[in-house]
Amino acid sequence: MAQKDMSQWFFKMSDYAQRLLDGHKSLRGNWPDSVIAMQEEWIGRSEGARVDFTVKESGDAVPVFTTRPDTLFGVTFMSLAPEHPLIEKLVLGTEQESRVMSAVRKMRQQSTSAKDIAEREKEAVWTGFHVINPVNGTEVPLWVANFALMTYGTGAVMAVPAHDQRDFEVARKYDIPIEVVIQRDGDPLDPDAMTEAYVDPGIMVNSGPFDGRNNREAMSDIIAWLGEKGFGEGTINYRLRDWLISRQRYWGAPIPIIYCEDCGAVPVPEEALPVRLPTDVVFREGHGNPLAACDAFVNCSCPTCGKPAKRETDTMDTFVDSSWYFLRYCDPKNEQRPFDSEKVNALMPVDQYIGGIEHATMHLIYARFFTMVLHDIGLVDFEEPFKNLFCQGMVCKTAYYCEEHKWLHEDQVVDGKREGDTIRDGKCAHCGLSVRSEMTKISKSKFNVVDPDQMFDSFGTDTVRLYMVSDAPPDKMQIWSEAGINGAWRMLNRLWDLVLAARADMAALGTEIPQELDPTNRALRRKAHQCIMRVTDAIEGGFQFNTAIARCNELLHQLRNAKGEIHPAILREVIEIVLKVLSPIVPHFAEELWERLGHGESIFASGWPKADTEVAKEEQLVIPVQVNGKVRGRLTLAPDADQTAIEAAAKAEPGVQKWLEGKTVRKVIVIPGRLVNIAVS
RNA sequence: GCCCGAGUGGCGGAAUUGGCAGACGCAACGGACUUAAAAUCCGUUGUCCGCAAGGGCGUGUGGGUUCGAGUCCCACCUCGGGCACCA
Repeated sequence: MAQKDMSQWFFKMSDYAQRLLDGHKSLRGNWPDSVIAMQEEWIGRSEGARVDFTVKESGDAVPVFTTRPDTLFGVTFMSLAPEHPLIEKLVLGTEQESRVMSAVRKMRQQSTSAKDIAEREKEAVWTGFHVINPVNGTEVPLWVANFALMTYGTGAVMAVPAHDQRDFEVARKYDIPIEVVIQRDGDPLDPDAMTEAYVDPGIMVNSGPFDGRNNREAMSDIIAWLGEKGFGEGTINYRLRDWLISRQRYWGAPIPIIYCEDCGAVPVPEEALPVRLPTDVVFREGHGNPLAACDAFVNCSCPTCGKPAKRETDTMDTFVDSSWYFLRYCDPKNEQRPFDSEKVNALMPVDQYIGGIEHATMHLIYARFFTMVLHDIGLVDFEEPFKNLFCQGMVCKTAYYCEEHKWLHEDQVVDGKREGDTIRDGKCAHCGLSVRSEMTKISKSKFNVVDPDQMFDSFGTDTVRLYMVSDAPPDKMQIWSEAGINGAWRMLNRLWDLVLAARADMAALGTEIPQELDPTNRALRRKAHQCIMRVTDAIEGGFQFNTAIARCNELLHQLRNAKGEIHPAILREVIEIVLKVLSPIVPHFAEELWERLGHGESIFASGWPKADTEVAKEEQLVIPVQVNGKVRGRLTLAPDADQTAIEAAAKAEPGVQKWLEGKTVRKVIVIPGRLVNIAVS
């Protein structure tokens, strides 16, 4: 593998780093905290200072960014990133050239994977040059280090081995002096005896005008002082980088740029937009982007001077498309423009956006950035695209891996023991090697996807829908299993039979609910209206369909087990409530039964049911009586019973009395409507 | 290493936000129906002691606060996710 410098297109997203952070204020509470936290980390704001060092031998300026200006007096060397342009400028033609450049080339070939980085030994090479520290005039050697990043800060790092662990390791390895400038209280640091950098607070020493001060407290004065003296200034740095949108492939929106020998890079004029992908390209394996080989696409004339010119053949990252598709949804047939601002402003922003957590830092930052830019150029009147965000958990399933044949479909795993939905200790059907199993997000490449068609055929789409949301809350990771599908199937079948059978006993449409009802019917209505309240809360409070379905099952139990005759009007009311609250989950099923109950209009046009809080109110409460925190009896009470009556009744309870005998009552806690606890000793 | 999230029966998971732990469902077991099986219906099902009535224990581990803790506080363990040489 070799690294190559390429010339590519970027969106200047770094200009929006602070705006993207500030926007979180309006999202907090409406977006998952975890997503906001991930974005904050991704943007990576850090406060510090720019300090201007100078190369002693050449006079070149070398600014550094540091979050620890309090350690400036302890700088004993400087590290440049291997990609830093200054290296070649200084070293070429000197006797250091071959030594330095070969080390730099080696560093630039090192892998950038997280794992490799973590294991990598720190390495550095001296350039033969020195830099002058502006704060005290000290000359320190200028090194190139494999851990310095060109893409962060200025690509140059002032090194303070006494107070930074990386610098410490390098200094020890290459015998670079260590200078303590933050002294530990009580147990002073000795540079020769230190085994790691001291990064905690302390008192500044050997630090000129700041000697004796607490380093944390002095920080803002130090930054102000740097500015006054012209050594640097306070700055804020962000880890967020500009968005590289160039992709060397066919599929994607063409980047609308034309290269002219005389005029340079010229944007395609608006009336010629959009640039469309040619349809007659030849895909040949190993030949890169087919657009580059498509002469009809590449050759064009310069929009400015009319001379023959060439089109950009890179296409845009597909995240560009997903950053504004929701705006196009508001105006999908517009032939003139991407969208009409008025239409978009009328509908947007999205009230409820739903997507997987894997989009936390990519799509969801890109789309926010796009919306801010469109806002700033006056195309939309809002800055944030998604008011509320809900992240569903990923669906996972066991995947199997054979060293020889890579990822295997479950069918290709033989001789294993079945443990739930996983096959343990299986062998590869092709070669007999042991197969490794891993619980992971379902994906085509790992052959652990589930084909829902088979389930649709056996159970119908509504059963599958019901099953998928009936077990776990949707924001959690879920392990795919078909073990529970029978439960959903049974629930719908029973409900179907119940509704059809109940039609004969049901009141006609529009029948009034009688004022006077017997206890059975009152209890049933109460349960039904409580069901509406609790299902509504469950869905509105985070799409908790699992508990919503449980509430429906409870109501259906009570309907089936009702002792005594159910009033025809109540029968209709209860069944219609069940159908309505289930209709978002099983739409076809609910609609069909709704029609069979004699309704002319759609169940979805009938509105969400309204709970009558009077009807839902309990007539009697059964509350537990505890003695020293253990339940020893129960009381049946009117909901408005007063405290002294409850306390007396509790003490009189036979099951409770037994535990009070021979004991002294220390305290009686009565929580109306909840419980009674008697503390004895 | 740092930052989130989670840990509850055989399993997925509930728990009115500090107040009856185990809702609802799966699986299992027993029964009814059937020539039989499937389907369906009824029942049992945290665990230990007990014939029973009843009682002990129990929400990852250890401590704490409280009349009362799955829920709050402190320490730790395990799992999942994110970030990771960011100066």
